[in-house]
This record gives sequence, C-alpha cells and structure tokens, in this order.
Amino acid sequence: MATEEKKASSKVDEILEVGQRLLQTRGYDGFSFRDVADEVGIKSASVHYHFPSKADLALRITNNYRADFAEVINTIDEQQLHPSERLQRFAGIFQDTLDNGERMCLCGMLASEAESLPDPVRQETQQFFAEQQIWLAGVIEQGQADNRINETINPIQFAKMFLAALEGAMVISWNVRDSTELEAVTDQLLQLLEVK
Amino acid sequence: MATEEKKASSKVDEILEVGQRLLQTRGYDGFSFRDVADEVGIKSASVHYHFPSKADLALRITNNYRADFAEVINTIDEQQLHPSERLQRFAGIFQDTLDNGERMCLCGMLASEAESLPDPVRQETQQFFAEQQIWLAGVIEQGQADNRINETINPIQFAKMFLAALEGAMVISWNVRDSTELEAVTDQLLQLLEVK
DNA sequence: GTCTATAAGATGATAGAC
DNA sequence: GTCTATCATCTTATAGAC
Repeated sequence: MATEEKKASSKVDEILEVGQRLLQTRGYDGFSFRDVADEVGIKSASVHYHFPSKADLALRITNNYRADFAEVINTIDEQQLHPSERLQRFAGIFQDTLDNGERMCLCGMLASEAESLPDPVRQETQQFFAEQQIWLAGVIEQGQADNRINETINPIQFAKMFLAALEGAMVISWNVRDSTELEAVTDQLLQLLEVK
Repeated sequence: MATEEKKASSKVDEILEVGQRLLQTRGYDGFSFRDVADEVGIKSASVHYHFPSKADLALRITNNYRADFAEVINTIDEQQLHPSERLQRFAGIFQDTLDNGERMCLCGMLASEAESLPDPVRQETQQFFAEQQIWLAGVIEQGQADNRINETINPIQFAKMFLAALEGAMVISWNVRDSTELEAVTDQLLQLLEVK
C-alpha cells in the first residue's frame, strides 16, 4: 500500500544482488567495487558507504547464500517427497544455477579461492559444505529406513561424495558453459542409490 | 659432466615452476608477474621477456601440466596393476597434490575461473578433463572384462562422476586445508566399483 | 637476458562537499 | 546516501640501456 514498496529494491539489495552474481561468475579476485557500482548505477564510494570493505560485502553475500539455501532445503523437506526425489531436487538447484543463473555455486567458486579469501568468508563456505553434507546424509538414512534407498550405503560417506561430485561436475560444466556434464553425474549418483 | 648442468634449472624453468605453484594456489586472477619475478629473484620485465603476456605463461604451464599428467598415467598403465589399484593410484595423484604439494589440481582451479581465462587456456583445461575421463572409462571397462569391477556400472558415466567427485572433494578439502574429505570420497568411489 | 623507467589503467579505500 | 576527488598501490605491458 505504501507508495514505493512493491518492486523498489533498495540500493543495498541491488548491491548484494550484483555482488553475488559477480562472485558466482568471476570469483572474489575477479570483481571490484567499481564493477558493482557500474552495474548498480552508482559510484564505488557509495558501495563503500554500505559495505566498508570488500570482505564485508563478500561475507554478507555468503551468509545470505547459506540462509537462502537452507530455505530451499526446507521447502524440499516440507513437500514430503520420496528420498530419491528430494535428492534429485537438491541436484536440481545446482542444475538451475548453471542453466538459468549462468553461474557457479557460490561456495564452490569461493572454496577454490580459499587462499585469497578473508577468513570469515572462508568459514562461511566451510559451514555451507558441512550443512549440505548433514542434510544429504539424513535424507539417505531416512530413505534406507523406508527401504527406498540401497541399504548397503554408508549415508555420511555417500553424502560427502554426492556433494563433491555435484560441485566438481559443476566446475567442469562451467568451464565449457554446458551443463550436460552435471546432468550425467547427477543421473549416475541417483542411480547408485537405487535399491537393487 | 659439464660445469653447470646438474641442479641448475634455467630461469625459464624457474618461472614455470613458480608460476605453476601460484596458479595452483592462488589462481589466474590471484597472481601477478611481479609475484613470479620476486620469487625467482628477477624483475617482472624479465618475466615478460620469456613470456610476453600472462596468457602465454599460463598456456605453457597448463599445457605442460597436461603432458606431465599423461606421463604419470602412462607410468600407472605400465605397471600392470589391478584396475581398482590403478584407479586408486589415480586418486593418489590428487591426494598427493593436496598433502605434499599443498595445492589444488591446476585444472580444477582454472575451470572455476573460466570467465577470466584466455581462451586457449580454457581449452587446455577442457581437454584435460576429457582425457582423464577417457582414461578412467577405459580402466573401468577393462576391469569389467576381467570381472574385477562391478559389471552393472556404465564406464563412461562412472568415469565422469569419478573425476567430478575427486575435483569437488579436492576443492572442499582445499577450503579447509585438510585432505580427509578427499580421502573419504576416494574410499567411497573405490568401494562402489567392487564386485558384489 | 636482465635491468631501469615508465606508461596507462585498475584497485581498495578514505575525506569531505552536497 | 551519494557524490567528487584523491591516495597509494598494484597490474599488465613496453621501450630502451647495459
């Protein structure tokens, strides 16, 4: 009802959005405050007003990303799908990021730059991987209880491989700007979980 | 027998060695000619004498890397090991790169920076992944013929997942500077290939 | 081959006006 | 909040002396 409430995202939101896309496409070392400012239509000094340092901006974006991801995961959980369908949805997030977002997984991108990252950002990235592994292991475990997932599998070990394979396939796909590699790997992963 | 033949590597070799390490730890966007020059003990202008542009240096390094990797693969092939043992050796290269080299897989690192890479470098990276997938698929196929690898597996599909999982696990491990993640993923991968 | 010097531009960040 | 102006530094790269 207020006059400027609907579509008007604040400058901060615009900065976060552009910053996130640049982080996911060019990486931490690959973008500058000027790049962000140019796209938002302001000056780099104004970006510094909202985020004093590059580390501040990257930390906020990475923290948001982790929260957004957790929300998507929650939505998947609420739908009470078959475990394998849930895992497919999870892989679908990565697929969609490449196909429609034309970008990398933020944390997959940042992890490779670990040496250049401000420590708090590196820790957020670390936590992201840990969280996803825990969720994946839980889904696998539950699937085994329902006899819908191969019971010879070790949930935690497979979860680690599942996440690693998605991140790796994403990077390989990213390099050729073609997501078929990721698709093939996803298919393989899901197939291995089937009850024989 | 010559006076300065033994340990004396040429400046070019030193540049290539330092450049490679920097590429594998900081990435293409994360190092400069000055970084290389400082470590070699010369000036950046001298690096430009040997490699006119950054793209030239990166291309030479990436091409060498691909060749070196092919040589290691050849050595593995010549030893006539069990297929699963060969795959373990392959994974061991990645493990060793992290543990003893304290660096990422060069191509895993570069692939994430695809958007910033000179095109010839991006193509070398692409070819690296293609070559490894072909070799892995071949080993799996041969293992199936010998009845030493689970015959229900699709060699190419599993090879893609195998490589992706190693690259992804490496990046996740790299971010925490602890290779146990990569170890766990390697164990899982090899376990899945066992004849049941 | 290596150096000094330098260009021409980018970068992260700050001071101070509006 | 956003701007101009500016800083100190870094970056890729070249010209020309030694």
